[in-house]
Amino acid sequence: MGATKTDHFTDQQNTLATLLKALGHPARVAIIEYLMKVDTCICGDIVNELPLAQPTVSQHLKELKNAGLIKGSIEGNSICYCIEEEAIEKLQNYFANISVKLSNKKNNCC
Amino acid sequence: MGATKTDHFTDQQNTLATLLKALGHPARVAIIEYLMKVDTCICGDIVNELPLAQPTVSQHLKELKNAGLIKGSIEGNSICYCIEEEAIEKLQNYFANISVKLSNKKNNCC
DNA sequence: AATCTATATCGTAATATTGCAATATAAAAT
DNA sequence: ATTTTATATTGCAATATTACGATATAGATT
Repeated sequence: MGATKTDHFTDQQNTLATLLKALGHPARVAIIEYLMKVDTCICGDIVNELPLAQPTVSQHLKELKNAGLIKGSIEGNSICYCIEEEAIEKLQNYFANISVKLSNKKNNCC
Repeated sequence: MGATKTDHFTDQQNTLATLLKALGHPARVAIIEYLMKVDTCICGDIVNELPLAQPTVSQHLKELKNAGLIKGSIEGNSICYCIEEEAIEKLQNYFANISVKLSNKKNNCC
């Protein structure tokens, strides 16, 4: 075992879980927040901002890219990463939706 | 290695990552969505809704509870789980915030 | 009290993730 | 052309996650 049984869930659920999982690590949260902080999308020095070795950061960047949360374009001999807005919007919509539904219930619960 | 270096990141980043990681599995997304769907918080039959064995579901519920995304109260010999609204709100705020910041930038980027 | 029902825990196998040193790659600067 | 700079990839050890059978626990029912 050990492998997630994605085939038993809806595409929606799997896609969402992939996005959330990609953000489910403090280093990757930190990367996103750094990309937010620096006004223009920054080339490179993410490594210097994080308390992790260069290969580790590179790996986290790859995961964020695979999940569709950031994109990177080559800029000379460095690479320019920035946030993929659609992905953030997808998440924003999802939680906004749940929040609305929750406040409509108020509160048949425990 | 294999252990996340949480001590190098801010509490905010770690807390957020914990919440997101907890939702970073389709089964746990499905659990949250099921708790949303059934109007009153449901006792038990989450197991029947999911394509996973009972111990597995129990484990996923525990993780959601540890992350503070759901709470469970004993109801006779079964347990009544429901969504912890504050946690969802925290996430909703976070992404709403990022979205606003992103749309204010429009788009010094790549 | 014995049994049933609902849930949790234990133990364990399969797989995934995290982190880094070493190395590769490729453009830029000398 | 060689070196420097920036990033990616490989290989690997440590740890975590996922899944489930077997078993434990605890309240409800008989």
